[in-house]
Amino acid sequence: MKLDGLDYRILDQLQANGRLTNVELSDKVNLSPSPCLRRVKQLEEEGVILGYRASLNRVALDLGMTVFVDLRLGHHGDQASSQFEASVLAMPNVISCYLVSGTADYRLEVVVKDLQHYELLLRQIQMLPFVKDIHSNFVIRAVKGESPLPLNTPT
Amino acid sequence: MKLDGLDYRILDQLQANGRLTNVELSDKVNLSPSPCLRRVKQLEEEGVILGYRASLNRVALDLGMTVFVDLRLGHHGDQASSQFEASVLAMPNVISCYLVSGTADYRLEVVVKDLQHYELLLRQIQMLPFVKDIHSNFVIRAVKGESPLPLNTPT
DNA sequence: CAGTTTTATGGCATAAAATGCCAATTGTTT
DNA sequence: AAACAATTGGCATTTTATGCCATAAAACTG
Repeated sequence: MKLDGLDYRILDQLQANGRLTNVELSDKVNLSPSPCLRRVKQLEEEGVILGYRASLNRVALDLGMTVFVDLRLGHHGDQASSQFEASVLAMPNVISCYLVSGTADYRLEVVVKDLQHYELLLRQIQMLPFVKDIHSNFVIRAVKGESPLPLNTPT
Repeated sequence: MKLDGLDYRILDQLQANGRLTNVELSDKVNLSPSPCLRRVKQLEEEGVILGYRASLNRVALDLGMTVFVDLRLGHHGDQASSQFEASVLAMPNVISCYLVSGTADYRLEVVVKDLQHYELLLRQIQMLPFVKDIHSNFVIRAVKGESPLPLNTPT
């Protein structure tokens, strides 16, 4: 799909505030409400906009500790991978999991209330099949987080 | 702030779909629209809900490559840190930056179009003052990403 | 435990927004 | 320049948001 400057402005605004009304949005991007709504709907249908979500205060929800967990798998077969990945998908406190290059195989981002809870979760991770070489990095402070994607405005 | 089961249900729904209308939301959590809206407003005012954002398709926006960049600072003074952090805040392709424990000092998450663009960005990072020991980990695949926070439903 | 106060809820009326439709404008092509 | 295609803006209708008030539920007090 080809996006023009208006689309980028719309995406910028919705990244900053996903609950703008269409009237507000159309005003911010200098377009009348009708075509603005049409463009948003199309961006959603084309899959450029994947969805909308509330971003929540982790501390308020007793999830103030973030840990990056790097690990490797003992076996590198399809079976080991998919079994491990399925397990990780089922763990709600693991909020992201990437297959990465480098010394580790997987990098998980984990949120917990505190060290005590992290210990429990770490034990669960250790017990997953094929898991080896776990290394934890604790987040001391978020310098920058949940930033919007940089949109290379063309037109 | 004390949250009850209704609040958690509301947060759950808004994490899954931040653009639910209040009518839809109130229906999903079994509450009439008036008190539902009041609760949402209060959650926003109290800072439990930090905001709403559209989540976008990185590939569609030419940002299909994600890289974790670990690095250390040569000097560990206040000045070195704040200068580095300010630089990082000004780089749009760095979408998150954490101060972490372990061998690295900082962990950046960077989005770019491809390796060519990454090389350019890496050079920028290398030239930042005090930066040492840069290590890049490329994301091969996202097993799980942008997951909602796990809400420990009480009541 | 009854009475009182506080807090939250549900319904209603009004204001605002979303949505679909159509004419008009813009810009493209030949 | 004419014809065609795509996009826009305005309007009417439906849906939603919002503020207000009476009622119900919960908490507190003596």
